[in-house]
Order: sequence, then C-alpha cells, then structure tokens
Amino acid sequence: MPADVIGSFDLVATDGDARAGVLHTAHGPLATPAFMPVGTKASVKAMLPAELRALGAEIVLGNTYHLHFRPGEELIAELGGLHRFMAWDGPILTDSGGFQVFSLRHTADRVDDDGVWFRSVYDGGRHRFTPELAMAVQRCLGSDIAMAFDECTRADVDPAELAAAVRRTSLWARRSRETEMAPGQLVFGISQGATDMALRERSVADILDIGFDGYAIGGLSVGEERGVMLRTVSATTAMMPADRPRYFMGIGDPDGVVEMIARGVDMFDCVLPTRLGRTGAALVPGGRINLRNARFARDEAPLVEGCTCPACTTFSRAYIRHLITQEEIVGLRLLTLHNLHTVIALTQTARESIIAGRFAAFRESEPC
RNA sequence: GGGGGCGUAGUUCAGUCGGUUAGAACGCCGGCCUGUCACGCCGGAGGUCGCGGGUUCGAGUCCCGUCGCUCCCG
Repeated sequence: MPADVIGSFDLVATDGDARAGVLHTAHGPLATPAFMPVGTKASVKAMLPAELRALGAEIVLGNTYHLHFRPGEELIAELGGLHRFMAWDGPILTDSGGFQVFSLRHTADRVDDDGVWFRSVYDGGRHRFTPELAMAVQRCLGSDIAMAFDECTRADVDPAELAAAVRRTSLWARRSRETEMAPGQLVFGISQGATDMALRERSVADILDIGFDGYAIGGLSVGEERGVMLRTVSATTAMMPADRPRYFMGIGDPDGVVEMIARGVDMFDCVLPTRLGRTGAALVPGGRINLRNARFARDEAPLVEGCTCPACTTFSRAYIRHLITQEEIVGLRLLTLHNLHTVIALTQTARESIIAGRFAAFRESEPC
C-alpha cells in the first residue's frame, strides 16, 4: 500500500443516505459500513484473532486508558506494537481514553482546560491525562486509527456543563491533531454536544475546521431517548463531508446499527454483543433471549433458526443454557461468537444491499 | 448398653439474656447491560425452626419424651 493512499476513503456506492465504502489503513482496507468489536485490553474478550477473522471482523478496538496502565504502552512498543502483541494483523482503532473519564467519572478528581486528574482504577494512584499524553500513548501502541482526546458527557448533563465539555473537546481536538503520530497513523476527531443541536453543530464545525482523517459522533447512546438520538445523528452526518468516514461511537444493537447505516454512518463499535454474550443473552430476530431462563432447559432448537454461526450450527439452546448456568467458559464463547456474528453479518448484508440499491427494502425487512 | 454433640430455606450455616414480620451465603426464578474496572449489576420466591408434650404474657431459644444423624467409652 503506497503511503499516499493510506487514509483515503473510497465511496463505493450510496443508497439514500446510506453509504458503502472502503477506508485504506496501514494494515489494509476496511469495507464499510463496519462493525468494530471492542478489545479494550488488547483482546476481544473470549475470542481468538482467527475466530474474529472467521466471523468477518476486519478491525478491532483497543483502549488507551487501559493499555496505558496495563501493560503500558512502552512495553507494547518494545514488543513490536499492538498488532504484533495481540497477534492481529488487520486494522486497529484505539479509543483515546476520553470515554473512561466519563464512564469512570467517580475516579475523576478535576477536569480543566489542560486535561483531567483522576485516580487509576488499577492502583488508585493519581494520574493526569492530557490530549498530548493520550495521543503519545496511541502513537506508541501503533494503531491504524487514533482517536482525539475528548470529554464525553452524561445524558442528564446540565447545559452549562455540556457547553464546557464541547468547548474543551474542541480545544483538545486541536491539540490532539497537532501531536505528531506514527507514519500512516490516521486520527479521527470527535464531536460532542449530546442532543443539543446548537452545541452539536458548533462541535462538528470546530473539528471540521481542524481537519481529521475521519469524524466521530460521541456523547450519544448514553441513556437518552432513542428518537432524539437518531434525529441528532441525522442532522450531524448531514454536516459532515462525504469523502471522509463517519464513526458513531458506542452502538451495537441490531436495530441501532441499521438506523446508523441509514443515516450515513460508516463505522460503529460496541461492547454490547460481547457483554451480552458473557452475561447470558443471545441476540435473536426482534430482540434478545436470556439463556438462563428455565424455558430453554429442554429447547433443542439453535439460538436462531438458520443462523450460520458456530454456536447455532452445532449446539442447542438447552446445551448452551446448561453451559451458561454452570459457568462453563465455552458457554460465554458460544454466545459471544453468536452475537458478534449477528451484528457483523447484519452489517455485511447492509453493505451488499447498499451496493445493490436495495437498502430501503433491507431496512424494512430486518426484524430488529 | 453408657455418655456427649447436632437436627433452622433446595444446600451449608447464623440466630445474643426467652421478646416486633426467623437471617446470610450459595442455589433457584426473573430483569438489566450500547467509544468494557466487569463470567457483572438489580430484583424476587422460598421456612409448621425433626416430631409430640410442658413451663411462660410470649419458645428456634428453657424442661420432658420421642425419632434421626454423629462422636467417644464399653
């Protein structure tokens, strides 16, 4: 791959607002729309790289916050970078740690314009993250796509606090962009603003002005009402340039994924499929089932009739329920395989339908 | 045969000097999870306190008998 092609985004087809494309990274092409399994600590929990490949995953996530503390970016760099360390030779996107400031906010001591003070969840020690540090960590990790350091707010944030987070996110986006990255390492900017359209518009305008390789929508899918969230996404993608990939951070339920694609989003990640799998739930048409339920004890059917995943082609609901209730590790693996397959296959089918000009019909037919 | 100990929720056990509606853990039943501190979080059902008497205003708790389990001595 010539260096000048890395970062280019080819729009293969559009159907309404939905897009099918290819993003070129230092570790190969990424077909979009793409669902990105989350591998926070350099592992998609319970999955081997080969299994992720077989499921059709083309890219995985890693996390700056967690890898910074364990095992540390220097160690990973010393061992040849994150790809080699976790034996994944495809594209990797690293989240910047901005979300952890939000999700682990009970550990945040103070946020100011320069960065954030917080206590590490690993040893309780006081630490500081700044945009420069978050980017330096990602440079060490050697991810294909690094995310700007942002401040993600809660759904019930008050207006003053939201405005402050948006202002700071723009400030930090500029400093993130000015930090030198590894050769071929792309950087995506993140917009905030929750569902406040005025703030969201300003946030998007700010990161577009700075200029990134791709543009992310952060601060949504954190508990707000879905209709409002979807309207915010529609308005937000409408402001974004067509020739750059768009990434919605943190959605993974099948219905949500299809609605994102319909609004012109190209990439999304989520822990939901893997977490649901580890807590006993399987994605099925129309929703989910909880395999712990006694009604599955004698159910010889697969999780989903006709599903081609390793769990459904081999095992019954009764057996998987047994594994889950007895905490047999392979039960978690089977549900994780099934849930990831469900979302990845759905995304692939959506891509094919966009290319074939049948996305509207596909969206109609999905019993999500 | 003699002596000691123990019988409380499905299981393992708490239960103060006799005092409101007998608790915990695990299990069981169900719900939740959306840029992962995470095989996690939340909720619910479930007991004739071995059985029968007695004392007492009141007994899981004290007394007597009885059944079962268990340990020690013969």
